[in-house]
Amino acid sequence: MNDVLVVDDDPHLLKALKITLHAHGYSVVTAPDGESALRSAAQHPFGVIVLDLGLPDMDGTAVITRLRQWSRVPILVLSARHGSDDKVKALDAGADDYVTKPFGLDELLARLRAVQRRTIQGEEAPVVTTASFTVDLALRRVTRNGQDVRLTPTEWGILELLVRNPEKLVTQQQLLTEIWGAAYTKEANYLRVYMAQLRRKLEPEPGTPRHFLTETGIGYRFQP
Amino acid sequence: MNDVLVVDDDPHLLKALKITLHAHGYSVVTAPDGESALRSAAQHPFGVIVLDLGLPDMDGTAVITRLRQWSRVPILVLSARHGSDDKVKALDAGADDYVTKPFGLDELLARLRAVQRRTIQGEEAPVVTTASFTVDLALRRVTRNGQDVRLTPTEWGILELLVRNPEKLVTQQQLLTEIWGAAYTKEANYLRVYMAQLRRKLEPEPGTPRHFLTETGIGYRFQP
DNA sequence: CGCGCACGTTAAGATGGCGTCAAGATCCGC
DNA sequence: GCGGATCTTGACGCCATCTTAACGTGCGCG
Repeated sequence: MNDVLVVDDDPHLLKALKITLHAHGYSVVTAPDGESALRSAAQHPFGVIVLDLGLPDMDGTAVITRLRQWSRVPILVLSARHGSDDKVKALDAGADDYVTKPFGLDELLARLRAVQRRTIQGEEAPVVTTASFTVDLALRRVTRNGQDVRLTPTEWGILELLVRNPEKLVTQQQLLTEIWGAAYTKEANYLRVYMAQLRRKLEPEPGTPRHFLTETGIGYRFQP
Repeated sequence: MNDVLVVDDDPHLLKALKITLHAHGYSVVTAPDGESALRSAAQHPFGVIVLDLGLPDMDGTAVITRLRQWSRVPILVLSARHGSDDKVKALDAGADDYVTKPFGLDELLARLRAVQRRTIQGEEAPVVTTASFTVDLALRRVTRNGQDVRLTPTEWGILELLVRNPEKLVTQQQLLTEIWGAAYTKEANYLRVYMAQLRRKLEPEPGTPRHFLTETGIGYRFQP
């Protein structure tokens, strides 16, 4: 879990952080705005997310709120502002810690370690088991009858979002915006195709699903 | 919050109500017209407001509208007229319930308690339970005798609106505009069809409903 | 006493969403 | 640049849901 997602609209800072973090053993992915950050986070599990509050497309706290709907990944917030208002808002939304720009790299690295240490301890095993398959969210692996099941990235995204909200009705809008982005809210077609594939790979009887239930006109529900 | 503001232009009724309510543990403030009522409400927080629609200086619904611009205090309306027109207007403006003059004190006291109970509970209750079914607003799920109940999107919309306002009289207009849109305020037919379906799915005896009560000519009320 | 209005109930037709399949288009690793 | 995996797109039949209309009932009012 040394994968870090860095979200900032300043390409120079992005590049500098990428180099520095890489030198300290982190594997770094970057995103320039909130949309792509959310998409990246949905498609790949990160050990920590470094998030600048001043993004071009959406408010930083909105990104945190959306992330927290399905993920508990530690979030370290960057902000240029000194006022404590947005700091409080970000922490309320679910951020774990806060660094004010300009910051020393030592401080950033220290807080990164602290944030990860804190969450590793308190974390329970993110493994979900049903009658017919098992999902290991940390290892990003699905097994069925002892066999690994191959899933495409998109299939993973959908499965992960549903499994992280067990029994909860996830709307088509939520799925489409989290996986494909806000511009795809009309493409309910995609969902039908991928839900069919997920069921074919995971359900004992794809024709009469037990774990991936359809709520017509609204969305889908995962039943462990 | 046992403070009550009673607004009426009849000094005898005012005095009688003051004595009766005081005897039942309420602390009563009175106002003879709309202006002074609004002033009182602004200066002192009341647990509930009892408002006569027939005031000398302004229309009762205007008082409700002005109050609702800044306060969510429960409002219980008194009306001398039998015509349901003004009642509907008052409820649409944001009143919580109404009592028709002449009324029994028992009824008034019962409705006062109900109106207050409603707002105390309604703060945050993602799960609402009745004798015959349970609604989980967060999971978007209804269970009855441990079994899931399948609801269509429209059925859920109506149920949610009613359940989020327990014991409150919700007008047909409110339901129609909220679920179908402002252009459908004439289609009271829809409500009858869907209320029948909700009762068939959720009431123990659909013929004599216990939880979804009809107020003829006005709207519906959810009784937990 | 009878008339009309509002409500409850039912059923049938219209509508639109869903599951399914397969053929391109596109991406990615080698 | 090539080949395979993955994603996008469109078409089709089926079914849940919505819409609409008709009929029976109870109640208030003239």
